[in-house]
Amino acid sequence: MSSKITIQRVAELADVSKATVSRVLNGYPHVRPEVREKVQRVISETGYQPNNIARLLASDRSSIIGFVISSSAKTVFHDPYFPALTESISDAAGDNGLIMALFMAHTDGQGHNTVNSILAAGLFDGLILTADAKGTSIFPGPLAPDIPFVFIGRPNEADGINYVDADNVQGGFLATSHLLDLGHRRIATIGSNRNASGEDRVIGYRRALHERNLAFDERLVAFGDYSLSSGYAGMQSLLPYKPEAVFVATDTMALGALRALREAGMRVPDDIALVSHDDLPPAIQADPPLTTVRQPIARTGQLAVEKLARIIAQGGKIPAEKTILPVELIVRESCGAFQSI
Amino acid sequence: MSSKITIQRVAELADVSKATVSRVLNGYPHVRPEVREKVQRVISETGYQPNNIARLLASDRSSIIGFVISSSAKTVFHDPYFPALTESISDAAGDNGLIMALFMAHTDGQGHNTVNSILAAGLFDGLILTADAKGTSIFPGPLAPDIPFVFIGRPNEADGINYVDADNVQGGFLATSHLLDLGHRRIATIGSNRNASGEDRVIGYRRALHERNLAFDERLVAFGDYSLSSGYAGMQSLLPYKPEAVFVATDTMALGALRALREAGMRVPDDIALVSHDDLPPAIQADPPLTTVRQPIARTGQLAVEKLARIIAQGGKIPAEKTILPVELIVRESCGAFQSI
DNA sequence: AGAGTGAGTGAAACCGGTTTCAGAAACAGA
DNA sequence: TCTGTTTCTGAAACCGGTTTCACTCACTCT
Repeated sequence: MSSKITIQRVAELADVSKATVSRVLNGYPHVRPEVREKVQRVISETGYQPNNIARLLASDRSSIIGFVISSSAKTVFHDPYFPALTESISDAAGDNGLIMALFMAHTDGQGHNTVNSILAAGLFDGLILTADAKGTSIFPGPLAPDIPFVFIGRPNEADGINYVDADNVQGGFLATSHLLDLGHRRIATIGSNRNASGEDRVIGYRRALHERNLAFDERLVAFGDYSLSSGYAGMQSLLPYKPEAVFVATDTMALGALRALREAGMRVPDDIALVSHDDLPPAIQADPPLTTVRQPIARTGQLAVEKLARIIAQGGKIPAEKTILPVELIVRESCGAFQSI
Repeated sequence: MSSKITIQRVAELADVSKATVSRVLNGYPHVRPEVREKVQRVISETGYQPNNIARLLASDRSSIIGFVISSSAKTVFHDPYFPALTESISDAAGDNGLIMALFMAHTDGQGHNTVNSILAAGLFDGLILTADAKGTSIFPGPLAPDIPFVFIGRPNEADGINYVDADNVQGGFLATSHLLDLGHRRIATIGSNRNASGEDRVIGYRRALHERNLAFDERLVAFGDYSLSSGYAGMQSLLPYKPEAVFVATDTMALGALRALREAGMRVPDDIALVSHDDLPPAIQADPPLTTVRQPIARTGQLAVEKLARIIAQGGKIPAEKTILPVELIVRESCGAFQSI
């Protein structure tokens, strides 16, 4: 009932026009102090809440940003990465006076439309998109040409678009170099060829080997899909080649690798050293706790939101820039360095 | 550019009125087949997408349902429960022609308003709310008196409101009975007094003991907050009382308990049997794999959406009903029964 | 005193749809 | 043939705001 109050009613009660109420509502100038005060009194007395839908239709701005997770639904939430990212974006949005709404884009035909229709609605002031599977592209381009958006993670065609990403190459490099520093030479890796971050980490791995003039051995490279079971399978496929150490591209896959090693009767780090990537909760929970490369997820979400907020504020025209966040090696027990210090 | 097409433009191109286009759009009757077809042709040729905002303003329905996670943000995503639930709701919404938008309600003062303002916008056709921390209440009541909503999990005041929940009492009962069947008598539990589900599981635990005429020993009950570390601490506090077995109210806490046991030099299930609750991915990943009570999360989300869809369709007036979903004991290795079969 | 200037305000157009209403056309029944 | 329905359609009102525009009024500045 009480929610039925409209701007018109407020205007009548305050004995002014709708336009004036609107001015007060939006803090615009050119309203006499006493009038402004009277309107405000009526607003608080009536508990009037402006209807955001109407406001949006008329003014073309909501304060809602969409966070679109584009991975195929199956794998989305098996890795704690997305939950963590979601949380950070939601928080950051709040800090910037924005509201986050999360959508899952099932990249198969049907779901695609779902997201499109949301975008077409013009409901959002902006979008944060996750760049995930290779070949997938959920660019808002065709549907909502002018909606500001920021990618998290390097999209497939990164030219001229805004994104923020962790320094995955450096992550792979740090992890591998650490293993090299510990004296290992026969270092395997479980990466991913399904998305940019996985590829980048393998590039870092190769770079580290290259820097020490070590040959790259294809047989020591396995590819997973970031799931635990793919880590398990990857490790199994690697075992015949007797690696002394392994760099696994995500904590979750490392959990799988750990299991494969355990089943093979190999101890970590005594028989084989392991370093992973991400530093999500499983890394600490694992046995042994994982030496891993910490990815600044919270910061990533925060920067993406801030960048988006800036673009929105400036009316969309801002030169595209990429932000690459530094990563950090966290030494725990799985690499063997912990004891040897 | 191409998104600038309005219903007016479509009407002109098809040589009909806006009203007729609207009828075609919404599948209303009383349009001649050939006219309907012509309009549809223009729509697909132009790629016209109706503006949902305008549509919503005019018609009061959006096809968007809000999923509000009300837990304090800290703990929300540490447990894979919410991600799994989110996924199922998103899927189910899609199946019902609805779109899910997820919001995190930080139950502290500030965040509260955030959600309120969303609700006040009248953006949603309905809401799915998670009943979480005790004492928290994010009833849409005061803000949007007539918005349909369904709770997942038993809310604090459950009278007269719709909710769907797993049979947590039965879960605790099954788990504990299983341990009793295996011959254990000194059975501890790690529950939670922070939310209804945790309480219910402890009730089931007590009921199982009671059924066998076993005394309830308060010292064998610890309370956590569903986090891994609280499971760890809970187990540590229980150890001095030498339990033979333990029922842990969530897989995640069980992981913590496992760690505490390992550090104490106790083997599972040889020295102590363990059964947990939820059957989320960690249960299989754990070492040993956990015997646990499977909670039908996907089904929960699905039913909640369907119930909400029904309420929306019927204009909001439907007698409140609660749906309690059955749970199922999944026997793996942590209880010791696996080997003894 | 007369011309500018700028602040304050309301009427009305507008955003892009839906829905009501009334009229036209087609069809049935008497 | 004439009336009574029913089907189809468009004009216009409406949803609840924002924004443009024109106008009034007070206040400088020559």
